[in-house]
Amino acid sequence: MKETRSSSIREIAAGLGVSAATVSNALRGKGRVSPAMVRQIRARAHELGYVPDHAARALRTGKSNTIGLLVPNIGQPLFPAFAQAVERAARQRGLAVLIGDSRGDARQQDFEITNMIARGVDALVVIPTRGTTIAPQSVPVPVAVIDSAATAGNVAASDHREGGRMIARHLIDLGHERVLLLAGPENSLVARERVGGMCELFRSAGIEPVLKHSDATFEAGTAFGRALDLHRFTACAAAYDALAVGFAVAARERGCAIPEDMSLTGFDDLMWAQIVSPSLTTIRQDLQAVADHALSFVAGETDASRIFPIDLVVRESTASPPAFPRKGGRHAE
Amino acid sequence: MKETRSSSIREIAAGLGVSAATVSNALRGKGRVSPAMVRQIRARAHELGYVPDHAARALRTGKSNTIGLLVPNIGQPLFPAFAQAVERAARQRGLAVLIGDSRGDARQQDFEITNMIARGVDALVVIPTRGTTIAPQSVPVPVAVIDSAATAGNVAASDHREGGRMIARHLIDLGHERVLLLAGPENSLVARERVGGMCELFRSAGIEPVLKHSDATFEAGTAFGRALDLHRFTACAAAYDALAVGFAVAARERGCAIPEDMSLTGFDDLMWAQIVSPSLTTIRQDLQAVADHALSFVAGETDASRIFPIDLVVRESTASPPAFPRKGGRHAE
DNA sequence: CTGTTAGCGCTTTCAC
DNA sequence: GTGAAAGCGCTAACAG
Repeated sequence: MKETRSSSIREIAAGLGVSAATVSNALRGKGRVSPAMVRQIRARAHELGYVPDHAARALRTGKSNTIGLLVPNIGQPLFPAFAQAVERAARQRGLAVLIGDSRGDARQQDFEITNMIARGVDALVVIPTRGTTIAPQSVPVPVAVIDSAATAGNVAASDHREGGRMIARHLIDLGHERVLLLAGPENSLVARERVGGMCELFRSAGIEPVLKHSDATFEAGTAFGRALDLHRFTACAAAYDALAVGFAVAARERGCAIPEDMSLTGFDDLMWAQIVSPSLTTIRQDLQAVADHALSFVAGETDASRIFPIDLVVRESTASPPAFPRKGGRHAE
Repeated sequence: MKETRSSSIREIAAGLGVSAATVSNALRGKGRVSPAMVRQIRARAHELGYVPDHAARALRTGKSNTIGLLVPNIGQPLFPAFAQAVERAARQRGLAVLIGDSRGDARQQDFEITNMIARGVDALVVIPTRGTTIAPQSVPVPVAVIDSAATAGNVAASDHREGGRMIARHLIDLGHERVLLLAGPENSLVARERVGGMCELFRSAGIEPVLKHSDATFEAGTAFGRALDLHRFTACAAAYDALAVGFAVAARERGCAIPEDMSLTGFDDLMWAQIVSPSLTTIRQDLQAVADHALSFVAGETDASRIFPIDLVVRESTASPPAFPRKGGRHAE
């Protein structure tokens, strides 16, 4: 088996007594070939199961119709959804996707970029590993960086800062004044935007949240939930759903009821947010829009950089604090 | 910008007054080139930032050092973990991964296969969309099919049937006799193995589980949890974590306590299983082992087909049924 | 309308 | 040890 060595353009040409160039033209509808000939050629090609050789075409034209997608860590729950969105956007344009995983390592990220360039990708879509930036000038193909509005050279991103504001506003409206902020990694630009947006509003409401930095993981959230004095806060706002969910699990272990004793918010709207009990109030991004724009950029259809709006999804994990007086006034403890 | 048109082998050759062939040999450590020359060439190549042109090499050698990975649906929670495992195994062998998503559609799957072949992948790793099979003979490159032991041409898989048995044994040992089995899609070979393993043991214990088929989704699980008469069962075994978790959410809504009123098991050990409350007793597969073997197969290092053992992970969602008499005897309702 | 020619950048005999 | 030559399969000019 495995003998279907696909036939070449020359084979078709020979069989029909025409030249390779004519076959090439006919097959791609370029050049000027008589309709009759085109039909004949197409038929014969189909019959021989002809499939154009990608490498040869790439070598000749310098285009591979392939893009590289570099994610920080495919294992983390948000990126697969994103990869899917990119894949979909790419397919629409007839592009294949070479996937690379930086594994949270800047050197690995550089290596992957070089590697993908060497493999002839026409463009790159990269979500930078946190703490790194990409210099598009240093890369010989178009690069769409997807990170945060604050990132230099960013091409597409969700409005993380506004998302942060929405969360804060929601919590403030509910009456929370003592808030714990699980801020995620200190060197992540996305986290910084999210947290920045939250702090902005909290402070303008006279609230100074307590910031805790960590990895954006379930485990880190659990650790905080176990270690912190939960009575000090009426709300916990996490910069990532994973943190929030981890925190929720630990809080429950300690008999802290959400949202009765403490409100909790996440960020990303992973499937996790719906699964956990109580379901999580969080922020949802439009990944497909971001991916579409990134592809549209690398395909040269636009050279604009865009920030996409984001939605607040209110679920069961947020409520007014325990003894919150419905209207005006203060109350001690 | 973007002018780093990487230099060719000829450029290096010209600069050093040697031939292209010598440069090629030197760079790859093949042929016989004097050590001194090798050093010179390497140095110059590095200095020029030379990167071999992948398309040219692929055209010449017929090998692209790229494999295609085809998954049924990247959006589903298990596949990203799997993709990561494959990516890792591929990288170890210097292979890049072209990713494709069949989106649950057999035609899309065929299209992707053809497409990947055309793109010159050296091999394919495919997890067939349910209800489909892959005929390796019809594909001109090595294909590692990852599905179930029962699939013709399967190359690597977890022992789903044994996993099913482990679940059933666990439930039987706990004393359950009235069990609901959320069996997943009827045409999925993997689901069939899992369910087959369970039924085998249940029946040999004189228990006839009630089977319900559906998609392997959270939503389907929720629907069952809402629609079924929960009092009829003391345990629910799901063929997928997603089903189990969906079921748990709906059961909780209806005031059914897990595991007090009903035990629940899943299959896959998604992160979900740890997040949900109570945490889910489930089966964990060794995805990395499966991926490694698949790569080892397509790389020609082995031609064996292997089935990998699977683990039972006991968590909080399973317990003895409500009024289970610890030793012997029966009891009326 | 169709054919001829000339490579894309690399590897691989084979001769020197 | 090193070089010359011959393509891999395709496409882009240009000529007929």
